[in-house]
Amino acid sequence: MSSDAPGFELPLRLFLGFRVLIDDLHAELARQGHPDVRPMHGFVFQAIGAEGTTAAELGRRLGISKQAAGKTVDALERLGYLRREADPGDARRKVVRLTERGLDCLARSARIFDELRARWAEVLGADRLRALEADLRRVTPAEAFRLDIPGWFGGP
Amino acid sequence: MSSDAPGFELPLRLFLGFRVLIDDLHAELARQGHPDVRPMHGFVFQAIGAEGTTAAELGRRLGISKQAAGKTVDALERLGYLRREADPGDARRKVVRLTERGLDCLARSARIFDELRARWAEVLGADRLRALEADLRRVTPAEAFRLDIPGWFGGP
DNA sequence: ACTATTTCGACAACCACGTTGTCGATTCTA
DNA sequence: TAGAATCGACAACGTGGTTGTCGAAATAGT
Repeated sequence: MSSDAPGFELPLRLFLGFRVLIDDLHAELARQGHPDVRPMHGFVFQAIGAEGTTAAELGRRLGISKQAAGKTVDALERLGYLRREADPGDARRKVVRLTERGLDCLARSARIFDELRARWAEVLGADRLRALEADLRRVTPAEAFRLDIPGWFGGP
Repeated sequence: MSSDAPGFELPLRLFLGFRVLIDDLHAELARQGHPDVRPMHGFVFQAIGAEGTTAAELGRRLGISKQAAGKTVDALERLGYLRREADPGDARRKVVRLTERGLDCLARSARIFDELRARWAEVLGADRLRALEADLRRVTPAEAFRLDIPGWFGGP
């Protein structure tokens, strides 16, 4: 059908939707006492989880090198969201854990994402939104989120 | 409803959808003789268009500084996709134009995007895909695509 | 048990991308 | 005509990611 949207609109809208949600999340996060958290940090918190991990494992989960993961941990540690602790059972490992502040940010993010989703549900209708999510699940891989955006987008 | 997806899944799926489409596009583009084009370059070509523009105007269209736009133009010029021409009517301006190769890449991108959309239509059904696009249009702003992804995502 | 391989974390060098600041040259405007 | 705004280029800087190397510590194998 010639009335169909041009193919390039689809990726544009998908990214715009992603960006709007993330921007809204961080605007609200800033209002709630976390003004210095960046979009990528949320994914890092999610990958660390409540139990904590090591830098090397974090790199694997996020699809980046352990060195890059280490740098990110450095930054978040300086901001007070993460803490490195020595592993009693393995002298090589240093377990990265979320601090009180990190856990607070993670919990607030989850709540705000739910609120943003509810707002979309108001606009689109709950059934349409569920259908949208279901459709997206069918065309996207099960892979984890990869954090190599900068290199992926512009990289060599 | 407690059976609803958690709010954080929506942005993840949106980005994953974007990434899958862009990755597939560039895999096919590489097969068709454009292996060195990066995801961001496609948006640059689109912003330049067939008539050409200046670096400053390009920066405005992409939401980045004119200096950043100038750097990108440098890179694409080295790759043979762009050409700088002096403007006869304004000695300050240098018009950036797509070369033969740039136009070829732009045309192939459009065709590949249409094919990828058709593939999604096979999976989801043409009506569901149109509904998905329509829903996305209702929740995304009319703004143009902004190319400041690296800075936006990891930024200062 | 002792050696060989693997893994972890850190350091360094490097590249890509974006930013602000500055500059001379040119064009527009008051 | 004089002053303000624009264009393009250069420099300095910060961030993010990558590869390569290294010593220390754990694990596997003979």
